[in-house]
Order: sequence, then structure tokens, then C-alpha cells
Amino acid sequence: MEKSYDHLQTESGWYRRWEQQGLFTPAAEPTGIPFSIILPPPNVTGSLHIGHALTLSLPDIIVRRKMMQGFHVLWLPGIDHAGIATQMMVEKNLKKETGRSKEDLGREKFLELVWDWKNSSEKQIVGQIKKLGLALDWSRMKFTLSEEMQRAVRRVFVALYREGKIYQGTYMVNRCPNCKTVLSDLEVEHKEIHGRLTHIRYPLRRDPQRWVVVATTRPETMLGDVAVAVHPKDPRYKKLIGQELMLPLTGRAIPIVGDEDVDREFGTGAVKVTPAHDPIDFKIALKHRLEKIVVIDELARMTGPIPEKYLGLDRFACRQEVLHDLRTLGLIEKEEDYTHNVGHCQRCETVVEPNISKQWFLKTAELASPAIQAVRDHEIIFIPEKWKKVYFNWMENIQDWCISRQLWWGHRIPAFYCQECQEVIVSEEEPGRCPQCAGSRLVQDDDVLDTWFSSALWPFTTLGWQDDSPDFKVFYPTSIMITAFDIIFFWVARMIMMGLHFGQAVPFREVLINGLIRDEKGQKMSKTKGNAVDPLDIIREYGADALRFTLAIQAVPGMDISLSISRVKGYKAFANKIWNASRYVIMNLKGDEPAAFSPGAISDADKWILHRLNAVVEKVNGSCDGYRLYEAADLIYHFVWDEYCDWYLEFSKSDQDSPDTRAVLKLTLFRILQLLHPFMPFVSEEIYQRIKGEKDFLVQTGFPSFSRDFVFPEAHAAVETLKKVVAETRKTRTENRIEPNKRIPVYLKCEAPPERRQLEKHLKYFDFLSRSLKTEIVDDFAALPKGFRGVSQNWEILLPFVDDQDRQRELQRLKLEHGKLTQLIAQMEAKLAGGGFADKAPAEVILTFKKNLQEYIEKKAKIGRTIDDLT
RNA sequence: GGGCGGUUAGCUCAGCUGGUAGAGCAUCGGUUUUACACGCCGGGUGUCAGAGGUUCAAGCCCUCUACCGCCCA
Repeated sequence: MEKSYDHLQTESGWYRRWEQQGLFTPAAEPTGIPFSIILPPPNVTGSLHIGHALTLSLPDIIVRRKMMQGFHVLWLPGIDHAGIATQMMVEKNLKKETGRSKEDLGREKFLELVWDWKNSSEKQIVGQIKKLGLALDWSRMKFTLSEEMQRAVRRVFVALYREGKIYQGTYMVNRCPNCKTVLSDLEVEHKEIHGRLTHIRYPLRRDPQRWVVVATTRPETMLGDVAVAVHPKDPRYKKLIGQELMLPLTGRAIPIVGDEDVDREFGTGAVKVTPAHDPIDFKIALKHRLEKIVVIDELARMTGPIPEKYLGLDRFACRQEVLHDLRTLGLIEKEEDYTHNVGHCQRCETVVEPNISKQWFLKTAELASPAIQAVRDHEIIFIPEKWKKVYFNWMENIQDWCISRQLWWGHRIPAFYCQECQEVIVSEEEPGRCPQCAGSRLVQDDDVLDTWFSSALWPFTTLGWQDDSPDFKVFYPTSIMITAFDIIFFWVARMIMMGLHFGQAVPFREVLINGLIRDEKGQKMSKTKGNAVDPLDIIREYGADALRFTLAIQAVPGMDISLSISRVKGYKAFANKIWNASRYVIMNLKGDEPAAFSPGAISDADKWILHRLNAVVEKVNGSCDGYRLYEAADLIYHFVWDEYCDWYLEFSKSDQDSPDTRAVLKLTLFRILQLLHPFMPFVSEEIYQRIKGEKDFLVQTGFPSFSRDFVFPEAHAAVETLKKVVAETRKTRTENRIEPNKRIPVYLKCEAPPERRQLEKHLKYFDFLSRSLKTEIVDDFAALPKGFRGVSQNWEILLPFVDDQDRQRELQRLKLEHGKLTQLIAQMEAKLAGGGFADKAPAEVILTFKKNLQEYIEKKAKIGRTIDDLT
């Protein structure tokens, strides 16, 4: 074996072999309890970022452990067509490369380009996923826009339409003028904007010298005002209700209406009403039967019955014009700085324009209530539980979902319009003829569905629900959904609604919410923002194992992660540590190690490591079962490094002649590899291949579980004593600057006969680990040469001086320690005496406390005696 | 406006049902000890954001404040 671990070499080969062996494809015959996870599909907008690495690694750790435990595991991969994002990218690309727009190409040709893009993006994503080592069953790979998924989506759409849950209607929706499509509420992000609140005078028609002042952040919309609303009880304005105002710049007269919903505190208390461009005004207008004047078009340009000079201007350019013109007319009362929330397109950050148009909607209330109930009834468990509240809060206030998008890339809405009789036909297949008038001039709806519509169906459509497949019967409901919290509404909530409705059961039993990986500014990483990190860079430099381990150990459920490269580096060193520990073990194996050893016959050191291993295995299983993977990773890390490497390998150096010890070395290493495999699949596999048993691959060997045969409390206690005295001896050596390599005699004194016997049995380890020339356990130091002294619980250590300078140094050190102990003891005694601690604290707590105190007192006395002795 | 989370060693973060604080990295001293210098041995490091309260005892529970971040409207 090489002296240091080469992650690049190891990680390059294994994945292909795992895949070729079909290790990740569940056997045709169910071999255990089904366990399934459907991968939250990454977008085909490019490549994966580090956030994906987290959301994909965590389930993989769970999946691999389940595979090892013998479950019938399916971990199903897929990718998402991501309507808006993908189309935008391809459009941008087309523009850049050829200067042409998608309209220049036409729908069909453009879509061909998008498919090309999808294919190359898919290739890249799949490559990245394999580099991460995910144990996915590629034979079941899905794509949200495949022919198969399209069939499923059409079936669902038609079913919901027939149930009256999908309807078409004209309402105010959010439109992104840049993406040129409407958006759902969820795709709009509210951001604080430092804008201006402009107070504009609207003169009274009968008395132009008097006016009403309205305040607005969007002066350009005044061109579409149809009224000014005031609160009917507002003393400032109530007499004016019913009168008319002259709308500046337009020459139109508009009424003053009274409306209870007007906020008297906002601005002047009189609000302009622009029903075509503001959702609140839209509602006011409905109540008062006011006309809706559209003055901004779908691309956010000025339009409609407005003065010609404004026509065609961009909304923001027009704002400046309107302000200028009003100023000229002296109609601006004042302008003030004003901070308010403005909706932005989640994809491109353009300010969203409220817009009235005819769209398709999904009525969500009826779907939501069983979905709420399922979580209430614990059919679905959120981990951590607090996310339930977020889920309930959204679901209980859910609005109808606008599902149509003015895009080309997506599931085309299966609605057909008869050009003869205007009949709307919703059908899975092209109807051919109008069922109403038998006309054959049918035109399909141009729009496509919101990407998230097909995502909502993902847990059952990927399993072949639409074809009544065996997979659906075996693997639905899936076991768990693992994702970031920003996707609770987009995915989780909608999947639950659709899963219950069409799959007849919850889509998953558990929802594990992980945090987001943020950049150094604490910002969400996203491709559109350009602050994403490529996990491949990290993998190349430190290894996928190190990355996976870092993510696992940092991922406290529900907490965000700031990815720290220094930690990745640390876990790369961990991989190297394991490599070298294995190297030591493998180099020492002679082939005569018994396959089975008698637990009674092995050494205490062997028993100790098995005992510790057993305890760690039990804890790791508990942590994994509770999805505390960070805790499991931490346990494994410390067991391997602090116990197996730092102590057991060192003990074994004194026992190399024993075939039993070599057998325990190998067995423990094997168990470590098994424990580690879900977290670090590559290095563990690479090493396993060198100590391989009957199974070809590590994932086939099982996951360790607690064993009653490996409980050795006496041997464990003995070795802990040994470790304690070794540590104190080393410390005494270092503190007194005894040359690290020099072997010197060590004298020990012990007040606890059982501990003395424990150590006497293990002096060979002690000599080796503390570089002792010879070790004597004596009853009294009096007859011995003077020396450096060390004290730990029940033990005193004496390392003989070489000269008088040594003695002086030692005295100084002891006095210092004596002082520290005096202080500590005083504090503890004070606590015991006053306050009520002794009366009220539980007996055990006091007992431990007193025991500790007693120890300190004894230690102090010992040091005191030593000081006298040396003086 | 409603809600949630964070504030612990220089940095990034753990700390389970309250019992005198931990990890990785960094740092300091020593060390080419035959698995590993991606190492080994040893050390230092914190008024656990601030104030108040409950308690014998609070990083952990309660109240308030400050700052940072997020979600929803």
C-alpha cells in the first residue's frame, strides 16, 4: 500500500464497478422490507452546486446503511426540466451565439435546442452525482418531461379538470415582464426596496383650486386610475365621497369612493385606485363596479387610453416622465423616502407586474385539507418537528395555484379550443373533432404547466403509477423525503396533496429538512445569482469522501451550513488516517489469524477495543435511526482516531505475535469500514478489497450491530486505568522537558489495590507507551531517589532527577499546582457549605461532587508531601 | 405586520431530558518513536450577545433588549 492515501485514484474506479454489478438495483425478488427514496430531481439548468451535494449525500448515507442492513432498497434518480430557468438559459445562449430570438426559430426548432441543452446538462449532472458516489438505481432514471411523465401529467390534469379542481379564469396574477410569463405566488420574492412615496394633487372637478392628495410609490400607474378611495368614516374626506376629481395628465374625471378597507394611516388616507395593476385595488374596483383600465402591457410597456407621449414607454421610464410632467404642473405636494416590499421574480429578479389575464388555476382548498390532516395524524413526520408549523401555516392559508405559464418548455396544457364553436375540450389525447360541433379546427392551448405541477406528482409517477406498475405497489409510499426547507411548499406540500389524491396514500412517511449551504455572505447559493460553488472542485482537491463526511458532520437538521474548507481538509486527513491504520493492520497480517476467536481467550487490550467498538456501534445505530447523522459521523471519527489508532494500534505493537490480536485488529478494522461506508464509500471500499471476505463489495457485508459477545467491562476498566497512568506519565515527562526519546525508569505508587493489579497485568504496554526503561510499582517512594512527580486519581508517579536543577524546576511546578488546587477546593467547599446545595440537590449529584472534592483534597495533600520531601 | 432561527475558543460549528464547557482548523512547545509530518506527544485559549428572573445549580428554562439571518403576508 502507498504511504499516503490517493483519493483521486481510489475515487475514479469504484463507481463503475458498483454500477456494473447492479449493486444499487433492487433484486427482482424482494429480499427484505422495502425502503425507497425518490431523489429530489435537480434542474437541468446546468450543473449541481454544493447545496445539491448536501441534499443528495444525506439520503445516500441513509440509503447505503439500509442496503447494508438488508432492506429492499430503491434510491431512484431523476432530473427536472425546470421550465422557466431552462428556457431562459437556452434563450440567452441562442441570443449570444446567433443573435436570434426563440420567436425567430419557432416553437418546434427552439424546443429541439432545449432538448439538446437538457441532454448535455443531464450528462453533466449524472457525472457529478456519480462522482459523489450516490447509490442510485440508474436503470430507473426518470425525467419530468419524458413521454412517460407527460402521459401521467395529462392524466392528472384531465382528472382534476373533470373534478372541477382545475379551472380557467381571468384574475389578477403576477407577471414577469422579463421571463414573459405569469408566475405563482410562490415564485415571487418580496424584497425591501428603498423607494419614494410621491404625494400627488388630484384637483376637484367642481373646484380646481382644491384638491385631494394621494400618495403612491408607482406614479406611472396613475394613468390607469379609475377612482380615489377614502375611508367612509375619515373626517378629512367623508364629505367628499361622491364628488369627482380630475385625473391629472389624462383629463379624465374619476369618482371619490368610500371603502372600509382603506388604511387611514397610509400616506394621506386617500388612495388612488388602479384596478388593472394592483391586487388590492382590483378588489375595491369589483366592489364598486369600477372599470379596469389597462395601462401597462405584458412586457411592462405603457399602453391603453393614455396620452400618446407615454405610449410604448417602459414602466420605469414612464414613471420619470409622469413625475416630470406633474412637477411642471405644480401637482406634486411632496416626495419622501419610503421603504416598502416589492415583488420580484424569483428567477430573474425583475420587479413583478400585477396583471389581469386569463389563466389556468388549481383549486387547492379541498386538496389541502387531507394533506393537513395527514401531518396532524402523524402519517407524515417532519424532522425537525418545528417545520410542521411552517407547513400548517402555509397550507391553512393556501391560495389557488396559477398553473399556466407562457413558456414553450414544459408540459403543454391538454386543452383544445374549437375554432368553430369556441368549445374548450380538455383531453388526454388530441380530440380530433369537437364533441360539441364536430368541427375539426382545434387548436391546443399554447401554454405549458408550471414545472412544479409535474414535480408534485414525482413520488408516484416515477414509480409508474400511471401504468399500475409493480414498483408502485412495492415502493409507494416512499420512506422519506430529504430536502431543504426552501422547498417545503414547492415540493413537499404539493407532493402530499397530490400523493394523497392520486396515490391514495401519503407520498412519504418522513420529511427530513436540512439547512441550506450558504456562501460567506450568508446568502443562498443559486445558479442565477452566480455565487454557486462547484462540488467537483472540492471533490478534486479533497475527495468526495471528505466532502460527504464534512457535509454529514456539519448537517444538524434544520440548521444552515457555512461550508468550511478547513473542515473538509480535516476530514481528508481523516481518510488518510484510516488508510494508514489499515496499512499498518494489513502489513502485520500473516494469514494465520483465526476466523473465529474465543472471546474469553483474547487479551485485555483486544477486549477493550471490542468493548468500545460495541458501544460505538450501538450509539451510531441510535444516531442514524434518529437521523442524527452528524452525531454518527462524529462518533465514528473519534472512535477511529482517538481509540482505535491512538491506543489500540499502539497496544497491538506489543502483541504482534498473537494471532488473536491480529484477528481482532482485522475484525475491528472491518467493522470500522462498515460503519464508515455510508459516509465515505470510496476509501472504505478500497480498503475492504484488501481484507475482503466472502462478499465482493462492502455494501453487501451488512452494517454492524450491538453484540452481547463483546461486552467486557473488567478488561475495559483495566485498560482505562492503563491509559490514565500512561497519560499522566507522558504529561509529567513533557512538563519537565525530559527528552521524548529517552527511556527512563518509572516508579509508581497506587492507593487502590484493584487498579494496581490492573496495571501490573499490563506493564508491557505501559513501558512501550510511556518510554519506560523499567517500571516498578512500589508501596513507598521514601527509599527511592528524588524525582519529578505526577499525580492522578489513585496514582503517584516518580521520574528520578538527573541533577539538582531538575529538583528546583519540579518544586516550582508543584507549588503552582498546589496553589491552583487550594483555590479550587475552597470554591467547592463553599458551594457545599452554603446556598442549600447539600440540602436540595439529588443524592447522586452530591455524592459525585463530594467524591471529586475528596480527590482534589487528596491530590493536594500528596503534592504537599512531595513539596516537603523535595525542599 | 405575523412567525422562525442564530449570537459558545482566533475561524467554522457541536453541546441529548438544567449538574462548574467541546470538535475541526488555526496557534504555542516538543518530536524525522519502525501505519501515518494529511503524523505523534503535550499545552494555552472562553464574564457561553446583554440585562433581569426561576433554581441549591442555567450555555441549556422564563421575560426583556441588541445585532444578524430567514420565511409568510
